[in-house]
Amino acid sequence: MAGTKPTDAGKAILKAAEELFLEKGFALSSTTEIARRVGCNQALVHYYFRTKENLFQEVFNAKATLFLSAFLQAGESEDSFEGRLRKRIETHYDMLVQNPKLPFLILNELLTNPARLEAMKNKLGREAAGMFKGLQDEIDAEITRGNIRAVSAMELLLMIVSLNVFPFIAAPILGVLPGATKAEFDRLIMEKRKLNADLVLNYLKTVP
Amino acid sequence: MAGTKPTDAGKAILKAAEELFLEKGFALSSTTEIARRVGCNQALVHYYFRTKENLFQEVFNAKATLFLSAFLQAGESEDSFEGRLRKRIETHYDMLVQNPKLPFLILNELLTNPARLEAMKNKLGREAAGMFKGLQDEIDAEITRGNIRAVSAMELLLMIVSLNVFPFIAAPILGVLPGATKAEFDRLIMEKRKLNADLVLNYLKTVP
DNA sequence: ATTATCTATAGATCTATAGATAATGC
DNA sequence: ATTATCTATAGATCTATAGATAATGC
Repeated sequence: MAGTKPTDAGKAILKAAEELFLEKGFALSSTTEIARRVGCNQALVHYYFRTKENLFQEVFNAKATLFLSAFLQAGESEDSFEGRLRKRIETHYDMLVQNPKLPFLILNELLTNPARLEAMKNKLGREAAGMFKGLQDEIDAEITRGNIRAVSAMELLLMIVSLNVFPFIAAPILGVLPGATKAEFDRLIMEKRKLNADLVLNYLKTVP
Repeated sequence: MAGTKPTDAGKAILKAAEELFLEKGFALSSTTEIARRVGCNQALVHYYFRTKENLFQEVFNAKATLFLSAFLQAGESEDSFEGRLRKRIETHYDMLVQNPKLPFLILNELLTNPARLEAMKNKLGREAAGMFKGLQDEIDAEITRGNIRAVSAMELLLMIVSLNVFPFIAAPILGVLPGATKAEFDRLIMEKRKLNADLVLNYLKTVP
């Protein structure tokens, strides 16, 4: 084993797999290449995880949970609707800064593998329903008070996730644009944390 | 040939390939499956296009051009900045409604295939630079007049593309959320055309 | 003894081409 | 004659497993 603590080859395999899956997705990552990165032979990957699918699921489930829970968990400490929402948007964004390749992995996998999408639906179903409902109640109360314009939870969530996630998906492509230097892009990503929250709240508070 | 005009098997192959690539991307689509859809044998696919890569490029280049040109070409007829911008956002959105699977194809391919990203960069480079610069000038003029807040072309474009494109990428996943019926999603997509334009313009015109 | 690692290989793709056969255009 | 289509196959993966060998824990 190359530079790994002899205690756990399984851990090293999982780590290499995670990196590779995040870079290229499931289909384009082979157990052969995972083994090469770890510095062991390909059979060992199967010894620890039996199938490539199992290995992927360990990576994917952990990451998917991270991605989805980031949004709704945050903001409990804030006492105003605006405070909670801003906190959630920014926390979600922070998670993306820490895991910039995650959206690609999740989207790519759920879109190319119907079975995985179905599994996710079943796993998340009831859990997500509660959170979703909770958010809608919060929103409705605020609408009734006349503080924000009428929106559905789905509309709001989609708006936030679009603004937060898309720049990270498109990051490698933005380099195509000639005006776009790496430095300008980095600055943009930094500023966008607050800007996205501003944009959403600005929109909500403009009651037509 | 199954149900195809005998005149052009090449056309039928191209069409089947386009459908398949849009569904599953390059890597997961095989020439074997393309042939099966067309109703011919796999060798014929190579007879017409020699390589799978060639076949893909024919599909991809046409689609990528469509995607990128949709935005900046529109709106020339409008005479106010606001009118032009709104027209561009909505035209871009319309193109997405017509080609909902296109963003997935482009993103997936540019992100998993560095060579393709490089090719795109070279091809688009100068062309895009001009358009980009033109937009920045328009924006700057409007900022100087005090009509809109200070933004960069990149920031604005990213905002628009995020809001327009993401819902189409995420469409299959939104079905996961339990509150999200198909009907509600369709309504959302319909309303989002105007809503995205409103959101962006509302933000721009709120000069801090 | 049990667990970890390796070598070797079966079986399933998949792409691309060679070479045979059928269809078409003069 | 040329072009279109087919059958067959070489060569390159890749996943998963069988079986040999080395390392480790009592």
